[in-house]
Amino acid sequence: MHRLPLVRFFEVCVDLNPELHSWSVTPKEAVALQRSLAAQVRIEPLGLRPRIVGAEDISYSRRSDLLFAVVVTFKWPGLDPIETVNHVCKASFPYVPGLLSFREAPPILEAFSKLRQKPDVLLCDAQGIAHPRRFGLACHLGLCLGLPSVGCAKSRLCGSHADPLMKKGSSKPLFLNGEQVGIVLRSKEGVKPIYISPGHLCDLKSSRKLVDRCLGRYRIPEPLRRAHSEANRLRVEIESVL
DNA sequence: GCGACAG
DNA sequence: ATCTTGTCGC
Repeated sequence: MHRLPLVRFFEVCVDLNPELHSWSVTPKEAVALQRSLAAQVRIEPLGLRPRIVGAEDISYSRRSDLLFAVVVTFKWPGLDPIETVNHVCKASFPYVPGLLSFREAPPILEAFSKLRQKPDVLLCDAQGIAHPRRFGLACHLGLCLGLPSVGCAKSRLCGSHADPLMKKGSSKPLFLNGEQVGIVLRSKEGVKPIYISPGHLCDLKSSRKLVDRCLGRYRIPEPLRRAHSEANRLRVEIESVL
């Protein structure tokens, strides 16, 4: 019989955190779940400076019906890559605006579980609280993982805002029902801005600070660019053997 | 009723 | 998101 040190045994147990809820739900049930889970989201300053940051993205294959979820981790600061993990499967929920997490969170969580070293914060290619029910994919992932998360989307889901100046670094608040839920940031001069919003265990200021420090010469923050290209690379590779 | 609508 | 041809610019 294998013996396990008590401390290690405890770590194994806490790693097997049970799912917050079932993923086999109808769109109506998903909406109800979001309303309930949104109350558990904690908006607060990011605590200690991270040692590792992670980023997620998903690529889809039209012809094969498969999706390719990827999570990449990086040292902080410096952003030297550490690990890349993935999970390939079929989508089990349709794309419905406002319900993206029920389509993308399960495969992302599968990929995430393959990481040997977990990140201290996860950058998400989606909205956080800048969502009709304040529960975008970034919130859902952060809550499931019990980890700080930041939403960084390429386009708007909801809310209103003024257009930030064309200069890189310019920004405007994103409002929803009179409340600021995000930041519209010109991450690169002269191009369409990106939409930043807190996911979980993070706030507006911390979210923006993190994204700012992930910006290079491109519109998309470096960790998300990497996750995106890795997901596409994986898709092309697998499509080539089908 | 008519638009808007992360990926 | 994916598909898809050319085109504009560094």
